[in-house]
Amino acid sequence: MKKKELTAIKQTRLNALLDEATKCLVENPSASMNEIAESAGIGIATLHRYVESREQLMIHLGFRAIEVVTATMNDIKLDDERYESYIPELIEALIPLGDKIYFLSHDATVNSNKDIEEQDRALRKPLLRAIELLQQKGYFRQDADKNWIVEVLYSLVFLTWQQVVEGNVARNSAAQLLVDTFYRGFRQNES
Amino acid sequence: MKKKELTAIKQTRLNALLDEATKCLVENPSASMNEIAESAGIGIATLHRYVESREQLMIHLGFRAIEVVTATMNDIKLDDERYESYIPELIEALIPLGDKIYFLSHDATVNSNKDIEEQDRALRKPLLRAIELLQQKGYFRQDADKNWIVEVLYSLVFLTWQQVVEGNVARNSAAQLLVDTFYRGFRQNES
DNA sequence: CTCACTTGATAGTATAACATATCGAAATTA
DNA sequence: TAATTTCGATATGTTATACTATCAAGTGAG
Repeated sequence: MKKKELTAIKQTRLNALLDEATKCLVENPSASMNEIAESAGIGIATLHRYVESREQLMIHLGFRAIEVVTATMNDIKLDDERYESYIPELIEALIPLGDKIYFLSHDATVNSNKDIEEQDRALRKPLLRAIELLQQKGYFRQDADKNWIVEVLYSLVFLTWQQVVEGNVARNSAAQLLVDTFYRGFRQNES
Repeated sequence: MKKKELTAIKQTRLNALLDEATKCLVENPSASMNEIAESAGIGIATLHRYVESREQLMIHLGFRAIEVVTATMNDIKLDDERYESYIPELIEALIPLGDKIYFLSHDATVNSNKDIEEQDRALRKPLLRAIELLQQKGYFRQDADKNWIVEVLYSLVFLTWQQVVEGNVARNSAAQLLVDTFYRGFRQNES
Protein backbone atom coordinates (compact mmCIF):
# COMPACT_ATOMS: atom_id res chain seq x y z
CA MET A 1 0.00 0.00 0.00
CA LYS A 2 1.38 3.34 -0.96
CA LYS A 3 1.88 6.19 1.41
CA LYS A 4 -0.66 8.41 -0.32
CA GLU A 5 -3.43 5.88 0.18
CA LEU A 6 -2.55 5.65 3.82
CA THR A 7 -2.89 9.34 4.39
CA ALA A 8 -6.10 9.30 2.37
CA ILE A 9 -7.60 6.72 4.71
CA LYS A 10 -6.45 8.71 7.70
CA GLN A 11 -8.02 11.80 6.23
CA THR A 12 -11.30 9.99 5.70
CA ARG A 13 -11.34 8.77 9.28
CA LEU A 14 -10.41 12.19 10.55
CA ASN A 15 -13.31 13.68 8.63
CA ALA A 16 -15.70 11.11 10.05
CA LEU A 17 -14.40 11.91 13.50
CA LEU A 18 -14.81 15.64 12.94
CA ASP A 19 -18.37 15.18 11.69
CA GLU A 20 -19.26 13.16 14.75
CA ALA A 21 -17.53 15.63 17.06
CA THR A 22 -19.49 18.49 15.54
CA LYS A 23 -22.78 16.78 16.20
CA CYS A 24 -21.69 15.91 19.73
CA LEU A 25 -20.55 19.43 20.55
CA VAL A 26 -23.64 21.09 19.12
CA GLU A 27 -25.80 18.92 21.34
CA ASN A 28 -23.63 19.66 24.36
CA PRO A 29 -21.03 22.42 23.92
CA SER A 30 -19.28 21.45 27.15
CA ALA A 31 -18.77 17.83 26.18
CA SER A 32 -15.41 16.52 27.39
CA MET A 33 -12.79 14.94 25.19
CA ASN A 34 -13.77 11.60 26.69
CA GLU A 35 -17.38 12.07 25.67
CA ILE A 36 -16.36 13.12 22.19
CA ALA A 37 -14.13 10.07 21.80
CA GLU A 38 -16.84 7.78 23.11
CA SER A 39 -19.39 9.37 20.83
CA ALA A 40 -17.10 8.74 17.88
CA GLY A 41 -16.58 5.16 18.95
CA ILE A 42 -12.86 5.45 19.59
CA GLY A 43 -10.59 5.62 22.62
CA ILE A 44 -9.30 8.79 24.11
CA ALA A 45 -5.75 7.85 23.10
CA THR A 46 -6.76 7.50 19.47
CA LEU A 47 -8.55 10.80 19.58
CA HIS A 48 -5.32 12.48 20.57
CA ARG A 49 -3.54 10.76 17.72
CA TYR A 50 -5.81 12.62 15.34
CA VAL A 51 -5.96 15.99 17.06
CA GLU A 52 -3.31 17.50 19.25
CA SER A 53 -5.55 19.25 21.72
CA ARG A 54 -9.07 20.42 22.34
CA GLU A 55 -8.30 23.83 20.98
CA GLN A 56 -6.84 22.34 17.80
CA LEU A 57 -9.90 20.13 17.49
CA MET A 58 -12.06 23.23 17.48
CA ILE A 59 -9.98 24.79 14.74
CA HIS A 60 -10.22 21.58 12.73
CA LEU A 61 -13.97 21.59 13.19
CA GLY A 62 -14.21 25.13 11.93
CA PHE A 63 -12.25 24.42 8.78
CA ARG A 64 -14.07 21.17 8.21
CA ALA A 65 -17.40 22.97 8.44
CA ILE A 66 -16.27 25.63 6.00
CA GLU A 67 -14.94 22.99 3.63
CA VAL A 68 -18.12 20.92 3.58
CA VAL A 69 -20.53 23.84 3.36
CA THR A 70 -18.48 25.48 0.63
CA ALA A 71 -18.36 22.28 -1.40
CA THR A 72 -22.10 21.81 -1.03
CA MET A 73 -22.86 25.36 -2.07
CA ASN A 74 -20.60 25.12 -5.09
CA ASP A 75 -22.53 22.07 -6.24
CA ILE A 76 -25.68 24.17 -6.53
CA LYS A 77 -25.45 26.42 -9.56
CA LEU A 78 -27.58 29.49 -10.01
CA ASP A 79 -28.89 28.91 -13.51
CA ASP A 80 -30.41 31.98 -15.15
CA GLU A 81 -33.01 29.83 -16.87
CA ARG A 82 -34.08 27.92 -13.78
CA TYR A 83 -33.41 30.31 -10.95
CA GLU A 84 -36.55 29.15 -9.14
CA SER A 85 -34.88 25.88 -8.25
CA TYR A 86 -31.77 27.39 -6.68
CA ILE A 87 -33.04 27.96 -3.15
CA PRO A 88 -34.98 24.68 -2.87
CA GLU A 89 -31.95 22.71 -4.05
CA LEU A 90 -29.67 24.63 -1.73
CA ILE A 91 -31.92 24.07 1.26
CA GLU A 92 -32.27 20.39 0.54
CA ALA A 93 -28.48 20.05 0.43
CA LEU A 94 -27.84 22.23 3.49
CA ILE A 95 -30.23 20.63 5.98
CA PRO A 96 -27.94 17.66 6.71
CA LEU A 97 -25.21 20.20 7.44
CA GLY A 98 -27.33 22.04 9.96
CA ASP A 99 -24.98 21.30 12.84
CA LYS A 100 -21.96 22.61 10.93
CA ILE A 101 -23.74 25.80 9.94
CA TYR A 102 -24.73 26.35 13.52
CA PHE A 103 -21.24 25.59 14.74
CA LEU A 104 -19.79 28.16 12.38
CA SER A 105 -21.92 31.01 13.56
CA HIS A 106 -22.20 30.24 17.26
CA ASP A 107 -19.10 28.59 18.67
CA ALA A 108 -16.95 31.00 20.64
CA THR A 109 -13.61 29.35 19.89
CA VAL A 110 -14.26 29.25 16.16
CA ASN A 111 -15.53 32.80 16.01
CA SER A 112 -12.38 34.16 17.61
CA ASN A 113 -10.19 32.65 14.92
CA LYS A 114 -9.29 35.14 12.23
CA ASP A 115 -8.76 32.70 9.37
CA ILE A 116 -12.04 30.92 9.91
CA GLU A 117 -13.86 34.20 10.34
CA GLU A 118 -12.52 35.42 7.04
CA GLN A 119 -13.36 32.19 5.22
CA ASP A 120 -16.84 32.38 6.68
CA ARG A 121 -17.32 35.78 5.13
CA ALA A 122 -15.99 34.48 1.82
CA LEU A 123 -18.44 31.62 2.08
CA ARG A 124 -21.39 33.99 2.33
CA LYS A 125 -20.43 36.08 -0.65
CA PRO A 126 -21.80 33.86 -3.45
CA LEU A 127 -24.94 33.28 -1.41
CA LEU A 128 -25.44 37.01 -1.02
CA ARG A 129 -24.92 37.49 -4.75
CA ALA A 130 -27.44 34.78 -5.53
CA ILE A 131 -30.03 36.41 -3.31
CA GLU A 132 -29.33 39.75 -4.91
CA LEU A 133 -29.95 38.23 -8.32
CA LEU A 134 -33.19 36.63 -7.18
CA GLN A 135 -34.27 40.02 -5.92
CA GLN A 136 -33.42 41.67 -9.23
CA LYS A 137 -35.42 39.05 -11.08
CA GLY A 138 -38.38 40.01 -8.92
CA TYR A 139 -38.46 36.52 -7.47
CA PHE A 140 -37.53 37.66 -3.99
CA ARG A 141 -38.84 40.69 -2.16
CA GLN A 142 -36.56 43.64 -2.73
CA ASP A 143 -37.35 45.41 0.52
CA ALA A 144 -35.52 42.82 2.62
CA ASP A 145 -31.87 43.15 3.56
CA LYS A 146 -29.69 40.45 1.99
CA ASN A 147 -27.67 39.81 5.12
CA TRP A 148 -30.84 39.43 7.12
CA ILE A 149 -32.13 36.90 4.62
CA VAL A 150 -28.95 34.86 4.96
CA GLU A 151 -29.13 34.96 8.74
CA VAL A 152 -32.72 33.77 8.67
CA LEU A 153 -31.83 31.01 6.22
CA TYR A 154 -28.98 29.77 8.41
CA SER A 155 -31.11 29.94 11.49
CA LEU A 156 -33.95 27.99 9.92
CA VAL A 157 -31.63 25.40 8.41
CA PHE A 158 -30.27 24.66 11.85
CA LEU A 159 -33.72 24.56 13.38
CA THR A 160 -34.91 22.14 10.73
CA TRP A 161 -31.86 19.93 11.13
CA GLN A 162 -32.50 19.85 14.85
CA GLN A 163 -36.18 19.03 14.46
CA VAL A 164 -35.29 16.18 12.13
CA VAL A 165 -32.74 14.82 14.60
CA GLU A 166 -35.25 15.04 17.44
CA GLY A 167 -37.83 13.24 15.34
CA ASN A 168 -40.37 16.05 15.20
CA VAL A 169 -40.06 16.54 11.47
CA ALA A 170 -39.85 13.81 8.83
CA ARG A 171 -36.53 13.77 7.04
CA ASN A 172 -38.16 13.56 3.62
CA SER A 173 -40.53 16.46 4.08
CA ALA A 174 -38.11 18.72 5.93
CA ALA A 175 -36.79 20.56 2.90
CA GLN A 176 -40.26 21.26 1.55
CA LEU A 177 -41.39 22.50 4.95
CA LEU A 178 -38.42 24.81 5.25
CA VAL A 179 -38.76 26.21 1.71
CA ASP A 180 -42.43 26.83 2.32
CA THR A 181 -41.74 28.66 5.57
CA PHE A 182 -38.83 30.59 4.14
CA TYR A 183 -40.81 31.72 1.12
CA ARG A 184 -44.24 32.46 2.51
CA GLY A 185 -44.15 32.80 6.26
CA PHE A 186 -47.29 31.91 8.18
CA ARG A 187 -49.69 34.69 7.43
CA GLN A 188 -52.69 33.74 5.28
CA ASN A 189 -52.75 35.68 2.02
CA GLU A 190 -55.92 37.72 1.78
CA SER A 191 -56.19 37.63 -2.00
CA MET B 1 -35.15 47.69 58.17
CA LYS B 2 -37.59 44.82 58.18
CA LYS B 3 -36.70 41.29 57.30
CA LYS B 4 -39.17 41.12 54.42
CA GLU B 5 -37.60 44.09 52.73
CA LEU B 6 -34.22 42.51 53.10
CA THR B 7 -35.22 39.34 51.35
CA ALA B 8 -37.00 41.37 48.70
CA ILE B 9 -33.81 43.24 47.95
CA LYS B 10 -31.90 40.00 47.83
CA GLN B 11 -34.42 38.60 45.40
CA THR B 12 -34.10 41.62 43.16
CA ARG B 13 -30.34 41.37 43.13
CA LEU B 14 -30.53 37.64 42.51
CA ASN B 15 -32.77 38.26 39.52
CA ALA B 16 -30.41 40.86 38.12
CA LEU B 17 -27.57 38.40 38.58
CA LEU B 18 -29.52 35.64 36.84
CA ASP B 19 -30.37 37.90 33.91
CA GLU B 20 -26.74 38.84 33.46
CA ALA B 21 -25.61 35.24 33.83
CA THR B 22 -28.05 34.15 31.14
CA LYS B 23 -26.66 36.65 28.68
CA CYS B 24 -23.12 35.68 29.58
CA LEU B 25 -23.76 31.95 29.20
CA VAL B 26 -25.61 32.28 25.92
CA GLU B 27 -22.67 34.15 24.47
CA ASN B 28 -20.22 31.57 25.82
CA PRO B 29 -21.78 28.39 27.21
CA SER B 30 -18.50 27.33 28.79
CA ALA B 31 -18.01 30.55 30.72
CA SER B 32 -16.48 29.91 34.12
CA MET B 33 -18.00 31.00 37.41
CA ASN B 34 -15.30 33.68 37.59
CA GLU B 35 -16.32 35.07 34.22
CA ILE B 36 -19.97 35.02 35.21
CA ALA B 37 -19.25 36.85 38.44
CA GLU B 38 -17.08 39.40 36.68
CA SER B 39 -19.71 39.88 34.00
CA ALA B 40 -22.27 40.55 36.72
CA GLY B 41 -19.91 42.98 38.42
CA ILE B 42 -19.61 41.04 41.66
CA GLY B 43 -16.93 38.95 43.33
CA ILE B 44 -16.75 35.22 43.08
CA ALA B 45 -17.45 34.88 46.79
CA THR B 46 -20.62 36.88 46.50
CA LEU B 47 -21.74 34.79 43.55
CA HIS B 48 -21.53 31.71 45.75
CA ARG B 49 -23.54 33.45 48.42
CA TYR B 50 -26.43 33.72 45.97
CA VAL B 51 -26.18 30.31 44.32
CA GLU B 52 -24.91 27.17 45.94
CA SER B 53 -23.20 25.69 42.92
CA ARG B 54 -22.91 25.89 39.17
CA GLU B 55 -25.52 23.22 38.72
CA GLN B 56 -27.93 25.05 41.00
CA LEU B 57 -27.24 28.24 39.10
CA MET B 58 -28.36 26.51 35.92
CA ILE B 59 -31.56 25.38 37.56
CA HIS B 60 -32.16 28.90 38.83
CA LEU B 61 -31.61 30.23 35.32
CA GLY B 62 -34.13 27.80 33.91
CA PHE B 63 -36.82 28.78 36.38
CA ARG B 64 -36.03 32.45 35.99
CA ALA B 65 -36.38 32.16 32.23
CA ILE B 66 -39.71 30.38 32.57
CA GLU B 67 -40.91 32.96 35.07
CA VAL B 68 -40.04 35.96 32.95
CA VAL B 69 -41.28 34.56 29.66
CA THR B 70 -44.52 33.38 31.26
CA ALA B 71 -45.15 36.78 32.82
CA THR B 72 -44.47 38.51 29.52
CA MET B 73 -46.78 36.21 27.62
CA ASN B 74 -49.56 36.65 30.14
CA ASP B 75 -49.36 40.38 29.63
CA ILE B 76 -50.32 39.97 26.00
CA LYS B 77 -53.99 39.11 25.73
CA LEU B 78 -55.51 37.53 22.67
CA ASP B 79 -58.47 39.83 22.09
CA ASP B 80 -61.12 38.48 19.74
CA GLU B 81 -61.74 41.95 18.39
CA ARG B 82 -58.11 42.81 17.76
CA TYR B 83 -56.48 39.46 17.12
CA GLU B 84 -54.25 41.01 14.45
CA SER B 85 -52.23 42.78 17.10
CA TYR B 86 -51.49 39.70 19.21
CA ILE B 87 -48.41 38.40 17.40
CA PRO B 88 -46.81 41.82 16.82
CA GLU B 89 -47.23 42.73 20.47
CA LEU B 90 -45.94 39.36 21.57
CA ILE B 91 -42.89 39.59 19.35
CA GLU B 92 -42.09 43.09 20.51
CA ALA B 93 -42.21 41.93 24.10
CA LEU B 94 -40.26 38.73 23.52
CA ILE B 95 -37.27 40.06 21.62
CA PRO B 96 -35.52 41.40 24.74
CA LEU B 97 -35.95 37.93 26.22
CA GLY B 98 -34.25 36.25 23.27
CA ASP B 99 -31.41 34.91 25.36
CA LYS B 100 -33.78 33.32 27.87
CA ILE B 101 -35.88 31.71 25.17
CA TYR B 102 -32.75 30.31 23.62
CA PHE B 103 -31.46 29.13 26.95
CA LEU B 104 -34.69 27.28 27.62
CA SER B 105 -34.63 25.27 24.44
CA HIS B 106 -30.91 24.67 24.04
CA ASP B 107 -29.09 24.31 27.33
CA ALA B 108 -28.27 20.71 28.14
CA THR B 109 -28.47 21.09 31.92
CA VAL B 110 -31.83 22.79 31.81
CA ASN B 111 -33.29 20.36 29.32
CA SER B 112 -32.48 17.37 31.49
CA ASN B 113 -34.46 18.78 34.40
CA LYS B 114 -37.94 17.33 34.63
CA ASP B 115 -39.62 20.24 36.39
CA ILE B 116 -38.32 22.82 33.96
CA GLU B 117 -39.15 20.63 31.01
CA GLU B 118 -42.71 20.31 32.20
CA GLN B 119 -43.08 24.02 32.89
CA ASP B 120 -41.70 24.69 29.43
CA ARG B 121 -44.44 22.59 27.92
CA ALA B 122 -47.02 24.39 30.04
CA LEU B 123 -45.57 27.67 28.83
CA ARG B 124 -46.16 26.74 25.20
CA LYS B 125 -49.76 25.73 25.67
CA PRO B 126 -51.41 29.15 25.58
CA LEU B 127 -49.19 30.12 22.66
CA LEU B 128 -50.28 27.03 20.76
CA ARG B 129 -53.91 27.82 21.52
CA ALA B 130 -53.47 31.37 20.28
CA ILE B 131 -51.97 30.18 17.02
CA GLU B 132 -54.78 27.69 16.61
CA LEU B 133 -57.29 30.48 17.02
CA LEU B 134 -55.52 32.67 14.51
CA GLN B 135 -55.63 29.77 12.09
CA GLN B 136 -59.33 29.28 12.65
CA LYS B 137 -59.92 32.96 12.03
CA GLY B 138 -58.22 32.52 8.68
CA TYR B 139 -55.52 34.94 9.74
CA PHE B 140 -52.79 32.29 9.74
CA ARG B 141 -52.28 29.58 7.18
CA GLN B 142 -54.03 26.42 8.25
CA ASP B 143 -51.69 24.03 6.46
CA ALA B 144 -48.82 24.73 8.87
CA ASP B 145 -48.23 22.67 11.99
CA LYS B 146 -48.70 24.66 15.20
CA ASN B 147 -45.63 23.25 16.91
CA TRP B 148 -43.53 24.07 13.90
CA ILE B 149 -44.80 27.63 13.96
CA VAL B 150 -43.80 27.98 17.61
CA GLU B 151 -40.36 26.56 16.94
CA VAL B 152 -39.82 28.99 14.09
CA LEU B 153 -41.04 31.87 16.24
CA TYR B 154 -38.64 30.99 19.06
CA SER B 155 -35.79 30.52 16.66
CA LEU B 156 -36.38 33.87 14.97
CA VAL B 157 -36.83 35.71 18.25
CA PHE B 158 -33.44 34.52 19.36
CA LEU B 159 -31.87 35.37 16.03
CA THR B 160 -33.31 38.86 16.17
CA TRP B 161 -32.17 39.39 19.74
CA GLN B 162 -28.71 38.30 18.73
CA GLN B 163 -28.61 40.58 15.70
CA VAL B 164 -29.66 43.49 17.87
CA VAL B 165 -26.95 42.72 20.42
CA GLU B 166 -24.34 42.44 17.68
CA GLY B 167 -25.47 45.75 16.25
CA ASN B 168 -26.62 44.45 12.88
CA VAL B 169 -30.26 45.33 13.44
CA ALA B 170 -31.61 48.50 14.97
CA ARG B 171 -33.38 47.93 18.25
CA ASN B 172 -36.36 50.00 17.26
CA SER B 173 -37.00 48.31 13.94
CA ALA B 174 -36.26 44.78 15.09
CA ALA B 175 -39.84 43.86 15.99
CA GLN B 176 -41.20 45.11 12.69
CA LEU B 177 -38.54 43.24 10.78
CA LEU B 178 -39.28 40.03 12.61
CA VAL B 179 -43.05 40.31 12.21
CA ASP B 180 -42.62 40.97 8.52
CA THR B 181 -40.35 37.95 8.08
CA PHE B 182 -42.54 35.73 10.21
CA TYR B 183 -45.67 36.68 8.33
CA ARG B 184 -44.58 36.88 4.73
CA GLY B 185 -41.25 35.15 4.22
CA PHE B 186 -39.02 36.42 1.43
CA ARG B 187 -40.73 35.30 -1.74
CA GLN B 188 -42.22 38.08 -3.88
CA ASN B 189 -45.96 37.74 -4.25
CA GLU B 190 -46.86 37.33 -7.90
CA SER B 191 -50.27 38.92 -7.68
C1' DC C 1 -20.74 56.34 67.02
C1' DT C 2 -21.83 51.46 67.28
C1' DC C 3 -23.47 47.32 65.69
C1' DA C 4 -25.17 44.12 62.40
C1' DC C 5 -24.75 42.92 57.93
C1' DT C 6 -22.91 42.63 53.22
C1' DT C 7 -19.34 42.61 50.06
C1' DG C 8 -14.82 41.72 47.64
C1' DA C 9 -10.27 39.95 47.73
C1' DT C 10 -7.25 36.42 48.69
C1' DA C 11 -5.55 31.98 49.74
C1' DG C 12 -6.34 27.29 49.84
C1' DT C 13 -8.35 22.62 48.70
C1' DA C 14 -10.52 19.15 46.04
C1' DT C 15 -12.02 17.53 41.91
C1' DA C 16 -12.40 16.99 37.14
C1' DA C 17 -10.62 17.35 32.63
C1' DC C 18 -6.78 17.72 29.42
C1' DA C 19 -2.87 15.67 27.78
C1' DT C 20 0.93 12.04 27.50
C1' DA C 21 3.14 7.56 27.85
C1' DT C 22 3.06 2.71 27.88
C1' DC C 23 1.67 -1.86 26.73
C1' DG C 24 -0.76 -5.66 24.91
C1' DA C 25 -4.19 -6.90 21.36
C1' DA C 26 -5.90 -6.66 16.88
C1' DA C 27 -5.59 -5.53 12.23
C1' DT C 28 -3.06 -4.98 8.07
C1' DT C 29 0.60 -5.85 4.82
C1' DA C 30 4.39 -8.27 2.82
C1' DT D 1 3.35 -16.69 9.00
C1' DA D 2 6.08 -12.73 10.47
C1' DA D 3 6.62 -7.88 10.78
C1' DT D 4 4.70 -3.52 11.16
C1' DT D 5 1.20 -0.46 12.34
C1' DT D 6 -2.83 0.83 14.47
C1' DC D 7 -5.77 0.89 18.19
C1' DG D 8 -7.83 0.93 22.90
C1' DA D 9 -7.39 0.54 27.92
C1' DT D 10 -4.99 2.10 31.70
C1' DA D 11 -1.99 4.91 34.49
C1' DT D 12 -0.02 9.36 35.44
C1' DG D 13 1.25 14.22 35.45
C1' DT D 14 -0.41 18.76 34.95
C1' DT D 15 -3.56 22.37 34.69
C1' DA D 16 -7.90 24.62 35.38
C1' DT D 17 -11.95 25.44 37.84
C1' DA D 18 -15.47 24.94 41.30
C1' DC D 19 -15.98 25.71 45.89
C1' DT D 20 -14.67 27.09 50.93
C1' DA D 21 -12.76 29.84 54.53
C1' DT D 22 -11.25 33.97 56.31
C1' DC D 23 -10.67 38.77 56.91
C1' DA D 24 -10.73 43.67 56.10
C1' DA D 25 -13.54 47.38 54.22
C1' DG D 26 -17.83 49.46 53.31
C1' DT D 27 -22.88 50.51 54.32
C1' DG D 28 -26.99 51.58 56.65
C1' DA D 29 -29.96 51.64 60.85
C1' DG D 30 -30.66 52.84 65.39
